[in-house]
Amino acid sequence: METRELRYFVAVAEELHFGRAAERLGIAQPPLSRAIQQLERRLGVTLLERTRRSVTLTEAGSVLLREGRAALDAVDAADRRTRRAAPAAGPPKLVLVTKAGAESERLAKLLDAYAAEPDAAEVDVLLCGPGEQERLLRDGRADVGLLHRPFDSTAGFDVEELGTQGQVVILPAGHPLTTRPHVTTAEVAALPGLPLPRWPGPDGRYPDGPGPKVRDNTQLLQLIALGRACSILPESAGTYLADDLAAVPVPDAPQVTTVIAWPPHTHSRAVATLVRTATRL
Amino acid sequence: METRELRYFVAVAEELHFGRAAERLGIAQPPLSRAIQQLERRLGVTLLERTRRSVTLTEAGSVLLREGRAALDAVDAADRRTRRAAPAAGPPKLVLVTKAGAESERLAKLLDAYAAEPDAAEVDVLLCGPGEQERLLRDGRADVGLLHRPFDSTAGFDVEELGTQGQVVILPAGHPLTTRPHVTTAEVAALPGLPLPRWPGPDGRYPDGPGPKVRDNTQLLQLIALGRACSILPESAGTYLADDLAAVPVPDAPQVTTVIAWPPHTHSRAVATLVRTATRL
DNA sequence: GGGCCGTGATACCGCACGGGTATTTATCGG
DNA sequence: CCGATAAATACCCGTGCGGTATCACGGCCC
Repeated sequence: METRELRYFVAVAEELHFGRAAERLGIAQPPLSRAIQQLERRLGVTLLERTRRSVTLTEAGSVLLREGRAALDAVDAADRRTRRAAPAAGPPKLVLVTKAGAESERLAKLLDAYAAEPDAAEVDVLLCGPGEQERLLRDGRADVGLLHRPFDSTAGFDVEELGTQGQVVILPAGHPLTTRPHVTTAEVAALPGLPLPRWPGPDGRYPDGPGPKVRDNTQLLQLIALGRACSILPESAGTYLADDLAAVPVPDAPQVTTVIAWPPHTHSRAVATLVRTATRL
Repeated sequence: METRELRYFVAVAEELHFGRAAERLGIAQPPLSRAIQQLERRLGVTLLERTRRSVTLTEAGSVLLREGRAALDAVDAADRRTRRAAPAAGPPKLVLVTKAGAESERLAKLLDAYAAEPDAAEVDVLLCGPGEQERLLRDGRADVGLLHRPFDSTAGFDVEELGTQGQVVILPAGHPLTTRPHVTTAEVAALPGLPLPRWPGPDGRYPDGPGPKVRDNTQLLQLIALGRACSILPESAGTYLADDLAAVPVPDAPQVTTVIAWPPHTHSRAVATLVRTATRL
């Protein structure tokens, strides 16, 4: 199976539409149809059920979509890591990825402590939305990440735990609940006029529901300040709040574990040092 | 990057010889030379240092060898898992891999218990040499495996611990040490005429050293019975020994942890049930 | 030191296959 | 029943992969 075929199939499986998939791939529709047919013939498996009006994935198709994405990520990782290992790419750098707006104090301390190490490499920090970090680690755009269980999946990575924390609800300043010492998740879910916001899924689409759509932490905090939403976040997100926001502990929300994660089989002195530094903080 | 290019590069990197690599790939040498040149040009990276007499890997080449193998395994896994998910492949089967000669009682109990589950799938058991299991799990030939830490690497897999055990030294029956209640690793290493055997590495080659070469457990036990070697193995390997062998505990050898491991992101009811069954034994 | 072997690179050729355009076919909606 | 939509089919062209023949160069042996 060639990566070209995999890319084609993944595009069709995601769009469920040959025309749009072809456009996305920058080729015409007929060659795409042929390529998929050929892939199905070579595998001996029907991947797509086409009625004249719609395209759906078969069971085997779903498997190939999931496995194919993983395989393409691995190929991309091989490409990127090889380029970066070239002498012309300069001294080795380290790309650390974390969720925008989270872990700022821990991150600052970590970067300082790491920079003090004798053989420290330069560290690029990549901030991204929720759910994107795993992808970046898998396809080689990042070397190491700070993740938060149970929100982020650490499946397939090597991991060290760095600490746990409770969660708080972020509310507009002056909201009645802000006088309380703590609240429950049930109370938060039932707050009139302050729905929990919706985050985009891995496919970039938003789930259905009442809450406003948000893409990053800034948007979220702004919406809360405006009294249009509230949100349950790890304590560390509630330490430095603007005056128009307030945090109240939610003891019955699940504990959040911060972990440092990196792809397995990483043979990088820099990653090892960074992880060691992080666990010693 | 196409998988064809990756396969070609991995072959050359492993053989460090264009002619042999071409033969292994079933193509002529000139197209292979060209393909590698083209790959280097497209990546903008020198992967191989060729003097007229020898081929060696550059730093970037080693990275691509490691990452490329992983990527090819992922592609192979996608292929195999897709074929097996096809309706024509019959009802879903489960392939369980473990080291030949190890864990026989635990394995028997597990298979019995699993077969009693209401939605049990048929289980194929694959026995293989040390160090091969990880490969089989990564490239999709197996769904789940029984591994032994610290011997087997569990990097990149999801894992549940099943138990720990000490280790014993297997000796020819009648050997003086067999009268002792326990021995030390140092004593075992120094046994005159009974060297520890050599196992093949991942590349199929044997490390240098005095011990005899062995490929599997049967060979090993036969060599020990013949008085040509001895070996330190987990207790469970010493429970059912032939009359011509004896086991003595080695308390200072590291504890062995048996784990059940499976590829991350597995969405298989059968694997989940098997893992649950295993943890409950 | 000269010839030879081993080995990777180059030159050149043919064909398979990937991609494009034009057209057909089938199905759903009105 | 017709038109719109979307996938499949027909056909053509060019790229690029693979093969054979050959070259260039380094080491080795006598």
